[in-house]
Amino acid sequence: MGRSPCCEKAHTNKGAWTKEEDDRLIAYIRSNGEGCWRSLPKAAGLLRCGKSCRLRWINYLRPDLKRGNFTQQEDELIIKLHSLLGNKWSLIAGRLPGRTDNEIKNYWNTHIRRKLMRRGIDPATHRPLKYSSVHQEPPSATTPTIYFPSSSAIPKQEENSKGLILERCPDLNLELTISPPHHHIHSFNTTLCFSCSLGLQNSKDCSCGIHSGRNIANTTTSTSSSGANTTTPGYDFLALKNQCFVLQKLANGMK
DNA sequence: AAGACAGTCAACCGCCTGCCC
DNA sequence: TGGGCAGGCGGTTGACTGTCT
Repeated sequence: MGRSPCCEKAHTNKGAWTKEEDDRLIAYIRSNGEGCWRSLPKAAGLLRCGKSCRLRWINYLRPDLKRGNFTQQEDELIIKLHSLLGNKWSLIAGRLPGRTDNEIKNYWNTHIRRKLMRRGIDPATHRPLKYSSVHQEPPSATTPTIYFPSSSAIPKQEENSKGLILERCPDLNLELTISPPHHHIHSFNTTLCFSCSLGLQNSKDCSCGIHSGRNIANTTTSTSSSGANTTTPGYDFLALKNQCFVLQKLANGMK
């Protein structure tokens, strides 16, 4: 037995939204706020499914949306985040203020995939195409692609692993303290640490020191909002293990 | 000029998860 | 504890537009 539909399909509009529908939705949310999408259409006088209203609001009508072309910096950030998180579009969107998961997903599929292919990089694995084709176990596009040649051989392959990651993201410090997204992306620099790349310029976990003026090389241990300890080091093996653990948690839908 | 094809993106669909009763 | 519900997510579709032949 299937679940009940989210709305009465027979009496709902589908397809492109009209200006009038947009206006009604905006007016309703302005005066009543978001929430209870199921009952919203009726209350707002819309012949739409609640899900459809939510999507329209989130992806198109929200006032804080940026719209317009993606910048080169956003491009690169999306690529890096995708290499770490896989197709976790909502997580990626959370790091790009004013962008929606749908927008980023579309942009990835239409622009970035092609761009990476032109560079000779497999967009699913973020590795050179020649390596991807001989990889023992092709990683799923929905899983993070920080992986090792053989999962049981991590300690033996330590140098190899570091090499892989550095090869793919030479400017990327994999420290992944989980924090709320920052709301302003300032200028990017190709030598920024991961924190700064995510807009967390003043984070205590910043390891590049560009914004805080402090120096890098110290190894620190911090506790993320999730309670996971993250060690921020040079690329030693324990640090890599910790980072992969955090990545795994992220990829498993930790929100 | 027009038909074919490719690219783009808004919107839909179905599944999953967390919350509440 | 289990079932139902609402919200959220990723994958896919299809309409529209631009470019090529």
